[in-house]
Amino acid sequence: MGILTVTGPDDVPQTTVRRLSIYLRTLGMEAASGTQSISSARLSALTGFTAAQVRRDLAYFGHFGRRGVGYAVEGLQAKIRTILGIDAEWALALVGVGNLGRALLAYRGFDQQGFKIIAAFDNDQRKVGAMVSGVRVDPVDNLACVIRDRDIQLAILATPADAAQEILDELVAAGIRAVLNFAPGRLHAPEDVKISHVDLSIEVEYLSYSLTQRIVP
Amino acid sequence: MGILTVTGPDDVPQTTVRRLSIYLRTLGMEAASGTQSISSARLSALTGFTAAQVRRDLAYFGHFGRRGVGYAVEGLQAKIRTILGIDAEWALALVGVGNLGRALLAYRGFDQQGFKIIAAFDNDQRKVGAMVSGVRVDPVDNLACVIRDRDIQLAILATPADAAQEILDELVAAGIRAVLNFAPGRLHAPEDVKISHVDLSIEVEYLSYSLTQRIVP
DNA sequence: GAGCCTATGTGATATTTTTCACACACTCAA
DNA sequence: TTGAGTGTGTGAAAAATATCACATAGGCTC
Repeated sequence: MGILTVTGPDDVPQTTVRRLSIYLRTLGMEAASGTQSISSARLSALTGFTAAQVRRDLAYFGHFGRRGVGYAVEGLQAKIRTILGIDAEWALALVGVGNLGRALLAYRGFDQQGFKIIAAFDNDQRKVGAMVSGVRVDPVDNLACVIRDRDIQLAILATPADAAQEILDELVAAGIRAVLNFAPGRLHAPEDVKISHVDLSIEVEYLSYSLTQRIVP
Repeated sequence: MGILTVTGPDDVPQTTVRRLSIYLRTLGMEAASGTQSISSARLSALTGFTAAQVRRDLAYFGHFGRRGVGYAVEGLQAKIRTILGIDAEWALALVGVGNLGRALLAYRGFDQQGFKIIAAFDNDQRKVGAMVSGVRVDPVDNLACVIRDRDIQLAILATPADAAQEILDELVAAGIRAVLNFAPGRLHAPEDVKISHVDLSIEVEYLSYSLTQRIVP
């Protein structure tokens, strides 16, 4: 297995990739309690996905299990990390040090998975220069310079909606290749720049819908 | 069209419901710029979904458009609000007033869509009693009491992972019917309690995957 | 009101994703 | 070494979702 086995098939469902993250988290808990080997049935019980789903998801990327035995917990963890590209650390830039930005800077989950926010930007003069969770807040004017200089490829966009597109353009121009966006509304970027949206209103509205639909005439 | 038209068919794709939220946001922007009528083609251009998808999504719930014309912007907004159950306000409870909890309390997006956080809980004595974004922080011990008293049905769970299940059990016991959960890990709840998960690590890991897969041997 | 244009609503079809079900590989015990 | 038990990997089937393509209805002009 050389380094090139990293590249999986190109017909992997998006949902599969998201489930890999969950398997990884679950494996972490199992490893902590000393488990050496785990079956798809047990992963199923722990995650709520079907055992067939678990096996299919993993089989997209290789033969990680042993028939009659299961998956080696540590080995599988390492494999999934490699697949997800988190076997090495990622440097992140954060734009927008408002309430959400501050929460993200303080959020432990990123560090645990190897994502380090090493630069933060805001255009509020009162915030610039401050240290927030160990990161210095730089003016947005320095964005391109710092991102290029520190070779950052991943950014978190936590600005108000009306500034998002403009900042995104600057990020893209500075060489950012993927963005986690918290601003509502559609953003336009070149094909090869990956954007993930987190829209809290959509999530709550979905819950509201679920509750509302229980109304039976 | 009576009030009972609220209940849609039960075979609506989950993804459709999420897209409705996006249409609603888009319609809001169009309404703000004075547009009276909008076609599926324009909604397609604005949202990035195909025109056929837009029409299909809306057609699940009724005949909202006029052939040869399009959809009345305001009328469609009202319809979608009704479908999503956000034509009236929802009261929300927030548990966990850490960095994330504070960010959520300050988040404007909820209020804009009619979600009001009217109660907040934390078990840190230093936080209890404080006002955060206009909401008083109550001790977790009062959770059941306050939720029942104020008839709250929707809760946001923003506690550390290790407390999440315990708090969830209390929320369910107190009558909560839907939960927006930010704690990582699987949660167990009765069938009729709806849970939406927001896991930021999953989102970033998906981006990492997207970037990693570009490596071509 | 006839003809033309536009854009919805929806059967039919295609694609994507999940589930089923079982052959096969591996372990263990005797 | 053989046989029983276990659990993966995967073709095939099913279910869910998205797209196509067009009949149909409404509006506009002359």
